[in-house]
Amino acid sequence: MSEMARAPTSLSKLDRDREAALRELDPLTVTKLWDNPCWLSFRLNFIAFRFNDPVYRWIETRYGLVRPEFVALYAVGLKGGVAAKNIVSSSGLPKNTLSRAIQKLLQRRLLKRETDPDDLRSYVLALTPAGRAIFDETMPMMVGQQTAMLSVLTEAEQKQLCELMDKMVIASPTWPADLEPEGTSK
Amino acid sequence: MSEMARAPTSLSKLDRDREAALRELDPLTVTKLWDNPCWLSFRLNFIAFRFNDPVYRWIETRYGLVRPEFVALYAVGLKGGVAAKNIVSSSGLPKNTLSRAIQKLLQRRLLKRETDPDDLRSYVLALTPAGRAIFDETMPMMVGQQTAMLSVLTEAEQKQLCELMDKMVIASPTWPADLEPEGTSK
DNA sequence: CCCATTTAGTTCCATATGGAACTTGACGGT
DNA sequence: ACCGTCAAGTTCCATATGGAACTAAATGGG
Repeated sequence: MSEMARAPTSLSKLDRDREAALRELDPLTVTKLWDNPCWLSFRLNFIAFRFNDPVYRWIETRYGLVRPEFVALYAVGLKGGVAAKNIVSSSGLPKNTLSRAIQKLLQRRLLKRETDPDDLRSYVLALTPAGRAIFDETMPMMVGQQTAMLSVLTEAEQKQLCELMDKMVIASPTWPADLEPEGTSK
Repeated sequence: MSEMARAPTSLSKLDRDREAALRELDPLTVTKLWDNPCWLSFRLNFIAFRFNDPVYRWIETRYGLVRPEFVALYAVGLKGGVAAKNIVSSSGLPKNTLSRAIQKLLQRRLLKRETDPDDLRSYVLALTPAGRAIFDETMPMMVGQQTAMLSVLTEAEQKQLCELMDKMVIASPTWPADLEPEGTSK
C-alpha cells in the first residue's frame, strides 16, 4: 500500500511519451497527476474534464443548452419515461436546478411530459422529435470524442479499463457516503 | 468497435454482485452505466463524484472552505511556490473564481504570498502553518476514501487501473480540444 | 380511516459563478 | 528606447446555483 502512495506507474519505455506530456502540461498538473497520494481522483477528474469540457461547450454554442439542460435531455434520450427524480439521483445535480432545466426544455418543445397515472406528484418525460434530433446529432460527436480518447489503448486494454471501472461501480454501494475521522464509524 | 458501443463487460460470475448494485442504484443510473454508448465519461464522472462529494462536503462543514478554496489550498500544499495561473490551468476553474478563493485564504491566514521577483505581475504562494495543518489533516481522510473505493480491486488490478489511466493522461495532449462535426478537421 | 411522515416537484432568495473589461507588468520587433 | 501584443491577477455585473421553505400527493401506522 505504501508503494501506492506515489502513483505507481511502469517506468519503462513509455517514458518517451511521458516526457512529451510533461512539456505540454502545467508543472502543477504534473504534480497532481504523478506526485499526489490522491492520484485516483485527480486522474478521474482530469480525464473526465477533457471529455466534458469540449462536449458541453459545443452543445452550448450549438444548441444554447446549458449543462443541466443537456444532462436532462441526454438522460431522457437514453431512457424515455423517466421522471425528474431519476435524473436528480443519476446526475448528482440539485433538484431545483433540474426542475428549471426541464421547464426550459418543455418551453423549447424539446421535451414533453405527462403526469404519471401511478403517482400524481410525478411526471413522465419523453423527447419530442426536435429533442430526439439533438440527441441523435450529439451522440456521434460524443462517441467520437470517447473513441479519440481511448485510441491510445489497445482493444484489450480498453476492455480491461471497462471491466475495472465496472468492478468499482458495482462495489460503489458499499463505499462510505460520508468521511469520518478515522475510527469513528465503529 | 461496435461491440464497444454497449459497455462491454464480462457476463461471468460478477453478476451476483451486479444484481445487488442494480437494486441499490436508480434505474436511470443503471442505464447510464450499462446501456450507454458513452460509458467512459459516465463511469468517470460517477466514480469521481463518489469521491469528490463526500470529500468536499466534509471539508466545507469542517473548515468552512468551499470547493475552489480547497482546490487552491490543496494545490499549494502539494507543490509550494506555485502561482494562481498554475492552479487555474491545473483545475479548469476560471481565474476570477480562483482569484477570489486565494484572497479568502489569504484573509484567513491559511495562505501567504509574495510577489515573484522574476515576474512582478505574479505571486508565489505558500501555506501558512494553519493552512498546512488543514492539508495534513485532510490528506489521510482523502487517502482513506480512495483506499476504500479501490479495495474491491486486487493489488494487481489497482496497478493496472493506474497504468491504463496513466497511458490516457500521457496521450491527453493529442486529444481534440474542440468537437468538430465529422470530417471538418481535415 | 385519520394523521404524522415522506416524497416529487416548484418557488424564493441569498450567494456563487464566470464572461468580459480592466490594470499592471512582460516581451518582441523595429 | 518605443509601441503593439500578450499574460497575471483583479473587478464588475448579469446570471446560474443550490439550500430551505413550500405545495400537493403518497405512504404507513395505530
